[in-house]
Amino acid sequence: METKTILLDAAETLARSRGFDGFSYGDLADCVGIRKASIHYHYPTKGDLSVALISRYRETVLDRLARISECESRASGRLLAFLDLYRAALQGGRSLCLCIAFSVTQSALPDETRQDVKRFHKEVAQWLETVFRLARGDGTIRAVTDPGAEAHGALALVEGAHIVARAATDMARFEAAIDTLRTRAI
Amino acid sequence: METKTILLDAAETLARSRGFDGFSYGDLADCVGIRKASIHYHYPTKGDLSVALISRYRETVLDRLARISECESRASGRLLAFLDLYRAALQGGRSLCLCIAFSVTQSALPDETRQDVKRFHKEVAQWLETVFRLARGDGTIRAVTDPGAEAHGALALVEGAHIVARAATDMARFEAAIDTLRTRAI
DNA sequence: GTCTATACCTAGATAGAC
DNA sequence: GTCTATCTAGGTATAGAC
Repeated sequence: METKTILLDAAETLARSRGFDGFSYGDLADCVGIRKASIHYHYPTKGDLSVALISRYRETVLDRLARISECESRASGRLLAFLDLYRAALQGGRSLCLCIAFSVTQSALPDETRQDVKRFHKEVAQWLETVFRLARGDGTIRAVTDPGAEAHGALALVEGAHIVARAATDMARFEAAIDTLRTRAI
Repeated sequence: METKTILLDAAETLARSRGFDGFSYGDLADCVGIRKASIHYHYPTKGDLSVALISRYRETVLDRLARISECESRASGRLLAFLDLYRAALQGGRSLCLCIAFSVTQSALPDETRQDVKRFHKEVAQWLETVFRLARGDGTIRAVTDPGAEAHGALALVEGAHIVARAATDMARFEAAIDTLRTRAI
């Protein structure tokens, strides 16, 4: 595997478990077994690293959402798969959505990174809106009135569920938080 | 006003806008107009500062929730006041709930701080549960079935709404995220 | 209780050999 | 592409004068 990819993998794990300010090139170097100077060859500044991180993360997640749409024809199936995705991302409370790490740090990040976090939220919300719109047609999610509002609510819900479950290091908190949404799926 | 209080105020603002790793004693010193060495007199380590921050934050918020319960007899009024509290805390997207900052950082924090974040979430969820339980009696919030699940969901929702609104620096995102919950209040 | 001075460390980043 | 060596800046924290 390419060093750039290995670096991104390790950096993503570190950023999602400790925050973007919570690890250094030194930590990253220890993780992948090279010297920190070598990392600068691939990602000259930590800002560059943040751009690469969010860019890949965004593509990966949007890809998975697209695949969910292909595999699941019903709105309920799509919603449950979406919840599975965020559940898996939590890794038992050890890891957060990368966007949360970047939303907190924010100030020192390149504008491109901040823009990509925004785009990510916007695109995920749009995907969710299509799910809730579909639900109004196929009736597999209970009590949907405004698909746009539902979408923004569902996105905030899973991000917040990450926060709460992470603070408690307890997946049960995640389950409790999403319960009212999950049980609306038929 | 006491220096300790001035320091806590400034530290809270910094932590909630940049994350707990996003500011130093030097930044804090600049904010309050004393030297960073003087801060160590009041809070010897940054860990001590984190303990003082979360302790005061927890008390303040729980106090406000208690006052809401006194002033608002109806479940809907309490829920809307709760949403007002989190809306105000966002400060137009500039500031997050302190717990989010601590949930991300986590690893380097004293155990007492981590425990207090947990306690905070637990107590807020308990307060919300009483609200939803009341709602089943007075009928001022639509479609409440499981008060416990509603409580955990509402807490995660407002925390996540903070994240999304902060990333976009746009209060409209907060409103969009809480819309389906807010409109259930009668 | 606040200051200056400083110790000690780690951060991000660069230069140049290999 | 990775290394050693080094720079500069900044971090947390302490000692001791005022």
